[in-house]
Amino acid sequence: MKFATFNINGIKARIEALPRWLDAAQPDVVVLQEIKSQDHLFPKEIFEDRGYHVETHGQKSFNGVAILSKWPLEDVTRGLPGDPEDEQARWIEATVCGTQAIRICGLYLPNGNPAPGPKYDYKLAWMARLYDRAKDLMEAEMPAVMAGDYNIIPQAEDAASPSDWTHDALFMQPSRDAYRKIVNLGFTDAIRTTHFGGGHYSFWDYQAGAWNRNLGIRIDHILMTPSCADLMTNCGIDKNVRGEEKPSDHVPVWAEFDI
DNA sequence: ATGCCTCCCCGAGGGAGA
Repeated sequence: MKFATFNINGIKARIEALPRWLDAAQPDVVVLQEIKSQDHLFPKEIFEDRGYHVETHGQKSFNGVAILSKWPLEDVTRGLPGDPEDEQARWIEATVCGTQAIRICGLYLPNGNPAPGPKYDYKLAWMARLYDRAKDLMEAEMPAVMAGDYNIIPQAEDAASPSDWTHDALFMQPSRDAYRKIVNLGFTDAIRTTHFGGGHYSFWDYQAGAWNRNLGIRIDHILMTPSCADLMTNCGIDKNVRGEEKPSDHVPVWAEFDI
């Protein structure tokens, strides 16, 4: 099974680029972030015509996550547990029913800027709730993956110019500590099993020629429970997508599982 | 750089992103 995560920065703006990448990369399961669409306006047919089941958790204008899967999806849930008053659409999960069941969680973690401030407080509170969900997934029997736009630069080597990010919510110490605490429950970062050192980025800003100057950061991550990591056979970053016509500012990150 | 683009709302120009 080929699995991928992709922050598309608006389904309307990516109505050509997303199918183009799907047709080229042929993933079986994809979690999408920033669909920026309400559920009833999401163009499901484009993906159903390609053999995908489509589950969305959207809202108007902002955020929004989705799962595309060529295999049936069961037990779909929407919204990260822990705060019934949180109305931002940033979490969806489902069980992919293939030769072996695997729990797939798609997430769009809050950006948190400017920091400090209420948006940063929301980021850290959301990460505390993510920790609780991650702990439950780790203790469950089913292999599980939590993937998406974490809005976290885990290490200095994950930024082309780390000093630019010292006071940014993506790289500030409390952000990295909260992320590390989740990883330390026992998760494996897919990309770091095979890609070492610097230069492996998943986001390049639209501004100031960041792509042409390769001023990227790695903020889209695939975290796997141990039983899921045992099934991983290959992974990568589809960097070339950033240089194509009308791209998102993020690129797909993918992993293959022996399922 | 309280922002060099781009996206969304819609039909101007402001909020949000990272």
